[in-house]
Amino acid sequence: MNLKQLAHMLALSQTTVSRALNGYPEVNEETRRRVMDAAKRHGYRPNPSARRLATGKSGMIGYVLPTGAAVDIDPHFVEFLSGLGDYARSHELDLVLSPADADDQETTYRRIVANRQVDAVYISSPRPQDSRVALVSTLGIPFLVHGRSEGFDFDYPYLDIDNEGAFHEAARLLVQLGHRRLALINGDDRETFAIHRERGVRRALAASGLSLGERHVCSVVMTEENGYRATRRLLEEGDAPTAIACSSLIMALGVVRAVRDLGLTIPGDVSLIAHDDVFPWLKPENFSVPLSTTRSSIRLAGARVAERLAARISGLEEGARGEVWPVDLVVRGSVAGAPA
Amino acid sequence: MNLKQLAHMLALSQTTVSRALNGYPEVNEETRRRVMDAAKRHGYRPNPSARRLATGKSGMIGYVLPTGAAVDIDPHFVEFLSGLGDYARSHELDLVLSPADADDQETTYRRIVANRQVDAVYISSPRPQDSRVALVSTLGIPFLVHGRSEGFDFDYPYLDIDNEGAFHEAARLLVQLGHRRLALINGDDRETFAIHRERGVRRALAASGLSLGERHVCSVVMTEENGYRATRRLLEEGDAPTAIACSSLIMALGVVRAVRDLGLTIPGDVSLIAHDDVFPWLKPENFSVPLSTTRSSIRLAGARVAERLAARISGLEEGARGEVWPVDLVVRGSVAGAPA
DNA sequence: CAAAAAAGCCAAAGCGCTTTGGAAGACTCT
DNA sequence: AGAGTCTTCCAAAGCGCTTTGGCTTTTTTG
Repeated sequence: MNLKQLAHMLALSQTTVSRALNGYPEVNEETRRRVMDAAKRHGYRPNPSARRLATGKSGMIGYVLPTGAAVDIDPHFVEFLSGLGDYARSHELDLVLSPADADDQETTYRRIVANRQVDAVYISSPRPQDSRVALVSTLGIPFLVHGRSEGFDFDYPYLDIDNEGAFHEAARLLVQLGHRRLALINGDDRETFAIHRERGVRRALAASGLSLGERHVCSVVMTEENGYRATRRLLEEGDAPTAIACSSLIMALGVVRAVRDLGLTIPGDVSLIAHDDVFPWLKPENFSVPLSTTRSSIRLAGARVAERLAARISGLEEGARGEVWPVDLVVRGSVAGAPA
Repeated sequence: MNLKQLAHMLALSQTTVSRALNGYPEVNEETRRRVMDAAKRHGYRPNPSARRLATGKSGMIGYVLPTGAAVDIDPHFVEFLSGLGDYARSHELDLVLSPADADDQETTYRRIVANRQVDAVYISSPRPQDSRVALVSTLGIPFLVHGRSEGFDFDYPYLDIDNEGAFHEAARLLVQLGHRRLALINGDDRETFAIHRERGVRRALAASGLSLGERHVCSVVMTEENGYRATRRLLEEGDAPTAIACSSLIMALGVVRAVRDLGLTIPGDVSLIAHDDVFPWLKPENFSVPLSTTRSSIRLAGARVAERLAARISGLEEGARGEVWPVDLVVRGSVAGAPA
């Protein structure tokens, strides 16, 4: 059932039927109702390929997926996706993942924009002066950054959580508890979120005349194994920290294992606070010692990103609005006063 | 730069240029070279929307993503996606995720097929007599099932791992080590993989005149917390198992925690074997006691699924070929002889 | 060497929609 | 009543590609 047939069976022109369906004003309400009705009754759905060719709009949002044998997709991605999908579903938006060589995403961005394959894109895990952000904003496609970039002479729309604030609060709490030597086990420090977290910790320490020792900050890919290794190194060297802030629950697993392997305890010997993106399959309250966390649902962020992208596509949102979500500090058993 | 312009500048018809580019035989090789050359030089890329409208082919593969506030996407998904994306990239295939109400995926399948939005789809986490498999095979779109369904009177193409064989081997090893009371902490037993795994365990036990106690098999969503709870229940009741087979590494985290909480040890009191889908961020060899596993890279499966889908789209693969991958049994420190 | 076959190219008709530029009729205003 | 203004609809021109059917020109064949 295509437009032509529908129009014919209504004894109307394609023009009128099309307009009636798309809510244009220049059609009699009575006629519109007839058309809508017939469309529904016959299950007419405009062919998206045709509509797309005619309008250039695809009804999809895009994401360039860095791939490669040595490239791992962040497990946070599925949670983000859950939220994004949940919103997208209610608006009949599809998501296109365009795999790209991790070292050359530009080609892919250019392709999907030139081909008008998607109406908007989002960018995740941005770095300072992220070339994707610069590229996409010149390409002129609606977009949204999940996270933040820095160091541009232009603004751009983003959704981020207050990483600096979160880690500032976490560190401040630890300092209040008497800890003097903190360590930060962070994610890849080329990414903005990691930089912000480090900044937050440093700021809290500085406020009490303390500082983050050079060897007390690790920047690693956020795996259990790396959390373990970092912790071993931190605790086995002289000047070991009495408290650790950690950028992910998965790494925290490794931290806990390392502490235990060394015959130490949490929070007796080491206090621990980790960032929790809220996974259904791994919860901080279920750690052997319930884990204190800075908590922010990445799933909600996914839903919000979808919502804002939809708004930008339809022109409801414009400009370079940045949105920063506060992060909860949830205190559980893994923090205590510094050991004597 | 569109076809018309390119044709005009070559003083050829659109027909000829199109044919030259698409490898049709009825064009002079000399001419074809000229065309190819000019196309490359001017960076001509046929507009996919137009091509799509004309041919009905989209160059994308589809996946219907079940969503909803209460629906969690399996974290395995990202690893699968890594593999899929890696292959898809090399063939300029994009992946379309169409979010659907988890309770009504049929509408979405029908939509994406009717709209010819994608050239092929894959289905994951199938159940016996999975309605999606039945649906998609009547819809007549190329597809592949990742996993297996059962109980149909027709065949269908799939890629699966030998879950039954894997858990059979695992259980057999435990029995050989003298264990008489095994338990299985399984995933959702409405899914085929879980059924196969249970079948594997039962078969191994039966071969030695043993059986799986009714209370010794748990079927739960595969989270750390559920692994913990199941293990507590198993070990605190009378007739506690001395060995546990577990369907995921994430649940195994909970198993380990529960065992420890109960003041027991692995493998002294309980032997443990878990299935490992090979995550970069959580490795069985890094468990406090290195974990024995049945191992199969879900990432490789993703790549293979993409490869076969591409083959089916281009007509290189046909029919209902099923492919079952063997699973490695990797023995590490978490198994030992049954306690006296 | 004429007839048949093959090679190489083209004009034009889709694919199914949106949108432009009218046009006919109904309505308002002076 | 005539001019002007809405209202409501339509024919037709795209969007950029593929593909059908045909038309020349060249090559092959008996």
